[in-house]
Amino acid sequence: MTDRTAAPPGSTGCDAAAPADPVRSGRDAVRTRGALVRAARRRFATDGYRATTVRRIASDVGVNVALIGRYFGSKEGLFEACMNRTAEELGTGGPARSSAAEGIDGTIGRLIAHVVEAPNADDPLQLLLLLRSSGDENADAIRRRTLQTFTERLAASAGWDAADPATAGLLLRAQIAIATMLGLVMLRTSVGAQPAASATIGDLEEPLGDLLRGLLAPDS
Amino acid sequence: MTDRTAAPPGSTGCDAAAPADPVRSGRDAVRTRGALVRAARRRFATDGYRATTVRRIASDVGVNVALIGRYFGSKEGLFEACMNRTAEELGTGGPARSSAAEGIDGTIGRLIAHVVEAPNADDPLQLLLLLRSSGDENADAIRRRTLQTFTERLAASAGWDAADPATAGLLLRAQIAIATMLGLVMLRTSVGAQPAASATIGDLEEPLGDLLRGLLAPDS
DNA sequence: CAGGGAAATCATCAACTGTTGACTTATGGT
DNA sequence: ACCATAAGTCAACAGTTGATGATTTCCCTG
Repeated sequence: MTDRTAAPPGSTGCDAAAPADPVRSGRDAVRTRGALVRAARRRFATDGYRATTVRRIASDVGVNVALIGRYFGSKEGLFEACMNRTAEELGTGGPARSSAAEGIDGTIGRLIAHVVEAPNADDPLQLLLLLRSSGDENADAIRRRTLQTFTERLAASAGWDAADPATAGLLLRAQIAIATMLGLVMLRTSVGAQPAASATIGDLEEPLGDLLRGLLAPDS
Repeated sequence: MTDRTAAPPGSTGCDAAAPADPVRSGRDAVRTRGALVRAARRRFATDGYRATTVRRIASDVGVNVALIGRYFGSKEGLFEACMNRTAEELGTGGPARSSAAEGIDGTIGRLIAHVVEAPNADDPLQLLLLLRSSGDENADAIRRRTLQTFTERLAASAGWDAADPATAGLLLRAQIAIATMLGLVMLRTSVGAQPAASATIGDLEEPLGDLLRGLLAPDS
């Protein structure tokens, strides 16, 4: 990461608001940034980090390549913005949101829903984003960090407490759960393996629910 | 696949025979080819196709880059050789071995062992190779077929019978089990996510065993 | 102990990638 | 109407990648 990133307002972390600001028509930096992140995330997820060129992303959006450098500093910065957005939409973004509050059953249900929507929706492709190794050292570090946050969040919703050694095993169990989700999404979307690829929520609900409950709520 | 491949004796499918030919010491083309395929497969599996450079592969083996062009025609040719070898080893290694004969518990134990060995051994990495989409149509077909065979074999060892509709659900369950394995191997090797990456067999045996038994042997 | 031929290397090319600084154009306040 | 500023484009550079022809090194046969 170079230090000359000329990202104008608030680099990669902005996103959130887009407040009462009357969006400027036509030339709208906020909208362009959003479009870039969306296109990039799709490309990164389907083609992988290294195979995706910034020129292609810019072309998808219909703007010049240089804008990526201007807004995100670098390809890596764009990738980080993608990860942030993914983490946020996946529910790990908000610190208090979900987690222990809604109970383990709600969390499990939400996980299954993500997997089921995998082949169609845009959302679950983001999960693939977490798995594909990029060959880029820094990008991998970003990925690892996001995945780590996701794991701890899930473990916490199952009762994990960093200060309590008795619950330490839950961290690994949460990771196994995530591995299952990621592997299944991959099998459904990337490989297209039957019967998983065409399984409905009705087919997946029982085995996946049992699996996740056994993993995260062994007492129930 | 260019037609100018100057591969000397028997292009990608050679291996098999290596007849009465006394392998020449030191400068051994067969051994070099094998080493290249092995190193390439490892790189392709962990880093992905695009992120892997032929220079890096050659460097891993300790030979010059040009040899890849000489032996495999191109990077794509080398990848195809990797897929062929993987399909071959996975195909010949599996049929008699395990299956219904040794019982579901033995199969589960072997699966777990595979995951544990993942970061070091060569074997489980081949499975990762099956997940990477390369854009190559032929490779995708091989990938899908191998994965399909794998699923049916696992399901069969759990009591699945293609003719018995009552056991149809086992196919999906076997696929979920494979998804877990693949995801976990990926998390351990490619992502290096903690604590999974450094988990020992002692750490993984219990949660993974419970998970797989619940998935494949619901009655036990 | 030559000499042929394969094995492996070297140097290089052309294409492509990420990045950057200079330039152009629209926008909105005054 | 005007102009400072932001949004966006253009062209070019430096590094990397896959590929290739010429060259050297080594083994084996005669």
